[in-house]
Amino acid sequence: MDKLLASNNKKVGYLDSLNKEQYEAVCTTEGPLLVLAGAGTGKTKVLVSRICHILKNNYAKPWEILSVTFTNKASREMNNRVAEQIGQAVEGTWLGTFHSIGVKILRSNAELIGLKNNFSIIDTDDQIRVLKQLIKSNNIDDKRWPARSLAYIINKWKDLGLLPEEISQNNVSNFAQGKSVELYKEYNSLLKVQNAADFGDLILHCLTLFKKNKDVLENYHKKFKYILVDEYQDTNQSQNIWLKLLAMGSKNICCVGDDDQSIYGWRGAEVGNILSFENDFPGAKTIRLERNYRSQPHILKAASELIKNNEDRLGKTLWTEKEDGDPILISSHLDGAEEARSIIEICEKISKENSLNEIAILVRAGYQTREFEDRLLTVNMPYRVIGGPRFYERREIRDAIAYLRVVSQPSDGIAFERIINVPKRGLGLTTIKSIYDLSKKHKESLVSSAQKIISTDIIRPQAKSSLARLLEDFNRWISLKDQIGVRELLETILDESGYTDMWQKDKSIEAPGRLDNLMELADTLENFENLTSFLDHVSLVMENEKNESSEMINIMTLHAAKGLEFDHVFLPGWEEGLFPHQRSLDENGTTALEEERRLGHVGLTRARKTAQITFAYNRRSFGDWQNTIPSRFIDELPEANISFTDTSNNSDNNVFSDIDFNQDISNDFNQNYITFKELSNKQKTMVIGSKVKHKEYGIGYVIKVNFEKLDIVFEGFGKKTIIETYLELIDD
DNA sequence: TTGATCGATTTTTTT
DNA sequence: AATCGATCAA
Repeated sequence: MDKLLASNNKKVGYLDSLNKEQYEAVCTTEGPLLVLAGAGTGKTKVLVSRICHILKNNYAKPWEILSVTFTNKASREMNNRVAEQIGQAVEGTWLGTFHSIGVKILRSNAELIGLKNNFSIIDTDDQIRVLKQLIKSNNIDDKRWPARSLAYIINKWKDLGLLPEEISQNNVSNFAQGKSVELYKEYNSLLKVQNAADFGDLILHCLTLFKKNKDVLENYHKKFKYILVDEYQDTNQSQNIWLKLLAMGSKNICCVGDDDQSIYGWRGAEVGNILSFENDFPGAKTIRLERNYRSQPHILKAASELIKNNEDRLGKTLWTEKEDGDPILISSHLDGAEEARSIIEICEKISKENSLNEIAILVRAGYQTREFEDRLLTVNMPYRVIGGPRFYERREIRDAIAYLRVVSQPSDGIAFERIINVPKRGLGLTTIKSIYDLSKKHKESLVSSAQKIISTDIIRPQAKSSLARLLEDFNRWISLKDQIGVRELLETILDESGYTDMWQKDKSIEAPGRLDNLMELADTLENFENLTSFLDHVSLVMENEKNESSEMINIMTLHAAKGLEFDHVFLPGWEEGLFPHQRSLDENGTTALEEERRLGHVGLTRARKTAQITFAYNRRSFGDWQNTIPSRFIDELPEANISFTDTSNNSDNNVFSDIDFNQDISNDFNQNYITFKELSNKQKTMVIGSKVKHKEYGIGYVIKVNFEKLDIVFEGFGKKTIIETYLELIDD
């Protein structure tokens, strides 16, 4: 009885807890709708409630709703929250990222765009490897015209939804004397031969499919009665066309986004999409969500004032009814280590009365996390780095996956090439080149060419027999594929190929860890029914779920923080050059500056209760010290909402109200500081190989020196990282 | 073909 | 500072 009441309450509850604008956004189910939702205004709540509303009223079945998000994280959360609100898991909804939905569509229509339905998905790394080959085989100087640049150009075209033949004269870049379009064409046909698609293709192929096969598109029109799009400001042109084509049927498309949180311009996202929604979808209605339920007024005010400096925006006025709270604390520091030390000290204080999970350190660039990790390790506080080095990007994991890819899809030459000589089989560059040339000549896959080359005299007899053996192995594994489980398949391959052996014989420090990772990969495999679903997961999700339940401080980039919120947020590194980032300014000028500012806005609006901004006067980059000045964004924050503390020169708690941050406060001092650092670095007495003594661990030897932190191997205790002052040097 | 060594290059953000 | 790649000797 109680249960029934509870579920009844829930049924009504999903509409009751909405404010007026949210309610309107949920109930306007028919026709195109743009919801401009500022940070913390209940964007996800609206999307989730909207799905519930459609389902509860039986406007559509779960499989007639298409919900697209930008990240896997977002789609997972949406899925969970819908289930929570409905009271049970909802089966059959088309809920996922643009890319995963694209794959789903392509797998069932692969032949129509010239692929087989088990096509491989290649990532940026593979892509660059393919392009490198291409550049070389076209006799282009790859020093002058690096594969990375070509990848960038091609990806840009794909993001724009342009096929090689659709590129207009003024769009042609001068890459390799205008050969870029030709290379683009060649690259595409190479992928086709290998039965592979890159990220851009996952959307672009859909466009081709829809345009050339009206019946297919019509089927999707009949199917999808409602389309919902999250983070609409992040869509690129290709995705926007994709949406337009799909929405032509029902016209019931609801896009939720915030132009002030558009931070993926560098990846092709077009704020323009959100600005021109009403043109793209005639008869569209726009609803603004401006009431913020997250941050306290000082934070909200500061974030709003900051973003007002942008010209290219629709404009919203966020407001809140929350109590005042604390102003944003801004403090200066001598260098990055000092900054980290100081922030972690505050974290320790906060953690006495708060959950560590409610603390986040948001950095501009990935490499900044290091100083915080170092500090957290020394004070022994648990932390997690969100979006850090990825499990599936580790070398051993990629190798293992490459084996699986070839077994799953033998045309996948990109994967085959990766492991043809791993472990070492005496198949070096010459052999690979010969196979590659042959495959190019006959327009066939590398594996087919490899098979053929065995019966020729192109390569050395040794290489021939070695290659023959590898191909036999693959044939055997392929025939095993449908007979045994995926886990066993992987174990067999790793065993018989000698891959596991290779790492077991390897004496480097990382080797045992790599073996552990391979075991973990095998465990993961058990969760998948077949190889294809696992490989899709690897390429599209790229992360391995971990036990994230325990108490830890969160460290991540500002980009990774979008969509999240925390009670206490730290924003380190607000310095010119780092934030706004120099490279971004160099490449895209004012447009980029505005995007950097939006990043700042995203960062600040993650905070519920407190936000602290810090900067350092000295930062190390590319190995040497850089003298820095505070970020211009600090200057743009309203004085009434901030409080400045200068902790850079021992005069604690100096509070200034009107500092001109653009003036370099202590140039001479910093210059001296740098000299001092360099000297103390050179005068270091403990070097690699030094014998040292620690009062707890006894005698050990230095294996790594990182300023005052030394890695020591102790007898009986193994490797430890110790600060220099706790060690005593012993000369022998 | 392999392993070692030297030099170049990097560090923005991610599906 | 640390990784990656090109080059060269064995």
